[in-house]
Amino acid sequence: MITHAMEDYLKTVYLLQEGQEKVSTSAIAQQMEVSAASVTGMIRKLAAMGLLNYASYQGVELTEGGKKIAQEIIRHHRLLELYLVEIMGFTWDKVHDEADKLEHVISEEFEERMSEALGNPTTDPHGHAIPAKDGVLQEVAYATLTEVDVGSSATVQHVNDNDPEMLRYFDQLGLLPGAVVQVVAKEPFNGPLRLKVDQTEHFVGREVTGNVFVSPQIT
Amino acid sequence: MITHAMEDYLKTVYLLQEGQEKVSTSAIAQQMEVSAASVTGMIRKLAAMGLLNYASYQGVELTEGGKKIAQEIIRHHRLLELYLVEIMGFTWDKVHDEADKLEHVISEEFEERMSEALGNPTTDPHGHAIPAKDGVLQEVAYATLTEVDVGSSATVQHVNDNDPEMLRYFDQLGLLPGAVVQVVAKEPFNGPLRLKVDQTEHFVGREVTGNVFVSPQIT
DNA sequence: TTAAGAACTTAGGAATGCCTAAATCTAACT
DNA sequence: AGTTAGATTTAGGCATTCCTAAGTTCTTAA
Repeated sequence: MITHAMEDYLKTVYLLQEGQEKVSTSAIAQQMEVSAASVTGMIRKLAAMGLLNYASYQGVELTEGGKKIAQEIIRHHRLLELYLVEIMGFTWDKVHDEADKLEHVISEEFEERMSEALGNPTTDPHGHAIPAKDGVLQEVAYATLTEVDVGSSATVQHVNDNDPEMLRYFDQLGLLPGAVVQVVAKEPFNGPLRLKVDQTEHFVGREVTGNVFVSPQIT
Repeated sequence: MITHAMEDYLKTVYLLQEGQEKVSTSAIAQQMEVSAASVTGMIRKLAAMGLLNYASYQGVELTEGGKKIAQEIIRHHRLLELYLVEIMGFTWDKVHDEADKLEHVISEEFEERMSEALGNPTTDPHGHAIPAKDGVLQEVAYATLTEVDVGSSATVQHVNDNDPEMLRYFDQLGLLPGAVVQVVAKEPFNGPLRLKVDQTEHFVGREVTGNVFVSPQIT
């Protein structure tokens, strides 16, 4: 039997796995705010179930079976986020926590009815791709806004959704998926970036810009 | 901290308490499909938290605090059932199980947005009253259809919602909340009732009619 | 190449929530 | 009052999922 906790681990490994091959125990522990010892314990259980491959000290990799479950949960999460915003009228800063709880609990039918009500969407409110039913999620590894060269413009592709306060700040700045940003300047010593969004300039710290993922603007 | 299991116990005690003063351990165990020993263990914990009053072998009674939590969960459950039917297009036989899972997980905001979307309703799809926010639920103890005198008519007030198959049967018979039924005859030896619903006659077993609660028809 | 430090695992333990089996209590009938 | 059937509680266990502390392995840099 697969528990909610197991689903959470699989989801976390899946999302951390993007870009890398293997995911380390400590990366999982940090992401889930759990001790490394707890991660080791759970990983061994999931490996015994054939949901991931694991060799001591070598990191972890999902099997096809594990990926499938992770994708299912991520699909639930992102459909829920969009449903909460579009249909129920939630603001986008509140939907992450709600979706984290609901994602483990809804039925297949609930998932389907949400998807239909939303016109089978492909992107959630924060710009993340929604995996198709039984489909593969191929998330592109975008650069963060911090890495954009001074003078260049970029299009916001997605933003991290785990901090409600930061999401409200994004909203205020206009840093929404699809928005075009120009990096006017970067202050030294990890100072703020001077950004131009929608004709307005803002000075934004790097902790914030590191959570905004962009593609180079096609000029 | 109040867990999902505790919420389930409080809800069960609340619903069993209607009509009676005290609720027995075995009644709770039977309703929840759990051993009596487990019930005793949980009851002691809930009593220690001040959510119910309990003396060994004497049965159980919710305190005001316990009632409040139970009502909150029941409000969640019934709003969810109605939301699933009215807004998401579920059939009424499927919503009970879905609501049982979701009721422990949704936020206050989710509850409020559902209520608003439904126009602050007072009755769920099976005819049960939805407790008002922080309001008391006063469920009237209706008679079952089995108890109606031959020749009399009655109005369906609510039906039990735990058996999907029976709900589909109710649907087929037209035994929905609000419907008027006439008991044309009762076959002896716990035989079926001959019912007239919407001009059509049906022979319906007592296991079914015992799950339909009615008020006398005002003639 | 080795020794420190980081990363990881093992061991032992706590809380939750369920179980079965055994003991105890209540109530009802002789 | 004594017996007994049924209801209830106690005792002991198991699975889950987390923790801290201690030990092991890996990495890296002198």
